[in-house]
Amino acid sequence: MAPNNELPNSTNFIQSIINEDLKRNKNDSRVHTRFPPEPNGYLHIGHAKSICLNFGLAEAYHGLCNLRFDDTNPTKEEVEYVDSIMKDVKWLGFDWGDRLFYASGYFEKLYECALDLIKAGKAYVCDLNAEQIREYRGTLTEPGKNSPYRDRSIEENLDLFQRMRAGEFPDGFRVLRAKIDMSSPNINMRDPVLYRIQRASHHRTGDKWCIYPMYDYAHPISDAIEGVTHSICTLEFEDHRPLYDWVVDNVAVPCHPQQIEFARLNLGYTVMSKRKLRALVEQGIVEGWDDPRMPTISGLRRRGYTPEAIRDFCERIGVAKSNSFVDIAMLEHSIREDLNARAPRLMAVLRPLKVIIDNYPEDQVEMLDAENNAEHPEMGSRQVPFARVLFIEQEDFREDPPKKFFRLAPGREVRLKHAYIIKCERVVKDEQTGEVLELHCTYDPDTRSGMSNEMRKVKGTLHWVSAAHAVKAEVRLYDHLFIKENPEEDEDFRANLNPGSREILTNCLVEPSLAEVQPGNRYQFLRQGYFCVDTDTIAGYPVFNRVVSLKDTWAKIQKAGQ
RNA sequence: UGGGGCGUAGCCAAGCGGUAAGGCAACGGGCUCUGAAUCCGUCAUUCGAUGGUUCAAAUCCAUCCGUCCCAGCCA
Repeated sequence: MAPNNELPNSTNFIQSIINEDLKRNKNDSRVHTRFPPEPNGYLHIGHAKSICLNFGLAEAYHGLCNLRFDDTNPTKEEVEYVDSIMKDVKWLGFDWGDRLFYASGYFEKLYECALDLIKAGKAYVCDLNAEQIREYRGTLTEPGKNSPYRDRSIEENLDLFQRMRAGEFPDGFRVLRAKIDMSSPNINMRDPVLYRIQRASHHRTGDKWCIYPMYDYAHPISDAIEGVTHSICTLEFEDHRPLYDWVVDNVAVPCHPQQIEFARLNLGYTVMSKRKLRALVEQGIVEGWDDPRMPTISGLRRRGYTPEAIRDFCERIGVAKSNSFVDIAMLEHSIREDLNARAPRLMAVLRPLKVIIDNYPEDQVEMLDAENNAEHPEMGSRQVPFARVLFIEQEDFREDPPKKFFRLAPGREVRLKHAYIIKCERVVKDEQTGEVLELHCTYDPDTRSGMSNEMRKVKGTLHWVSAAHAVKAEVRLYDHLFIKENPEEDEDFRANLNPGSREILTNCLVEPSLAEVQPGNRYQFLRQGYFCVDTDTIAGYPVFNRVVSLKDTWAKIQKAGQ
């Protein structure tokens, strides 16, 4: 372990605690954490916060972090989820080494500890049914009362508990409870249930067990067995800490981990509960756990987010105990910053408008050199064909340009990126609808990009593609899944779904260098945003997901003008 | 109403008795063959409120207010 003078500066309250522990040589100066997901759904960005915290702490202190599946409730857990969780943790860039564990791997040990508790007179088998247990528990303001079965003899408890395991009783017929204090102001201490009878086959232990331990019992023991020093969980478990400590103190385990609670992540314009995310998937509101609109790790991955951006985001938001509601702009900033540095720039026209350069020779094609990223010359360049018939973006032309609009308009000039300055001479419209069909322009041959004698300045630069060379593509534009920053403030969060959360454009035209792309490739489409090649791509028909748009000052100006 | 947390800018968040870091957002300006990026600048006389202790309080004490969590045989 690093000597005291090499401790990382504490950037949050958990590091402060660890630094103190290390100064006092607690836990032999080890730092050992764990990430303990329940395999009952896919991981989301909130889990990423926890993963970065737990694995990050272990890294910072040269300690270890385990991956442990908290699989004590077979009715909700599936292997599909454990597989996806491992994939996501790895993808985020973390490594649990040979420390992959399952709470179910401790079932036998957990059972033995329960026997010990019974023998010590600290646990008993209770015959009350669920409803009666609730009644006996009392309320928030009134103490509970002792179960009539609380004072059974140790022998009887032992016999009954063994027979629970042996399958002699039906589901829910009896439970094992800790004998603590029915009048405790902390409801978790009012003789909590430790084991329930549940005939359900478990994804790892099959039908070996018909009794399963509860979280409050299994979790502390699992931590202790693994030598975890700092057991980090979310705020809602703060009330459970006395019980966590009670279990560890009353059972034979090698150490006493310290539970520390932090605030879970809430993000604007999305939901973060597994229950709600599952509802979106199961009700077909989104197309799966990896729908690019989902805040799941798999959704973000498909959308085009990078692990680096997600980790950066988790670092920026910090770790504290106050319930926070993070601005989605923060996440978007992290991915923009990452992709800005690494994505090649290309041209793609999403909503094409035909442009004919009247003074450009019919059959001429020029191959223009275009750098892939002006700020990173090492990323090289490619050739882009220029010809008489082109397409530009519909929104880059306005017949009646508003103030401050410095794109194309009748009589105006703009620069075509990597090419020439053109001037709009004539507009061809549909006589019936008034729709603009095509633009006739002229180009100035002396203004080709890179010409050293070229000194003319125009205010606007547009992206474009050559009609004869462009590749047809599909582009999926995504927006927030919900229209409200906090969709959960209403009874049914689904009422706040954003109907425009996905727009699919099938008539896009991209430059020829994008003909051959691999799913997962990320690009910046000039002036539009960052895009990632989707897995739906087929040969000759690339499909792109918009990861995030570029910041758009013009859109802001227009909005302000309204 | 019992218990446990939390209140520092629009949003995160440092601060740990010596006079309010940083990031996001926003706003103004420079630069620009991406209205992007980048650069420069602005953005809390005050830390939920009120009292108290102190030479000195966001930091200590008291009271109050607000807000979140807990009454699964879920995690």
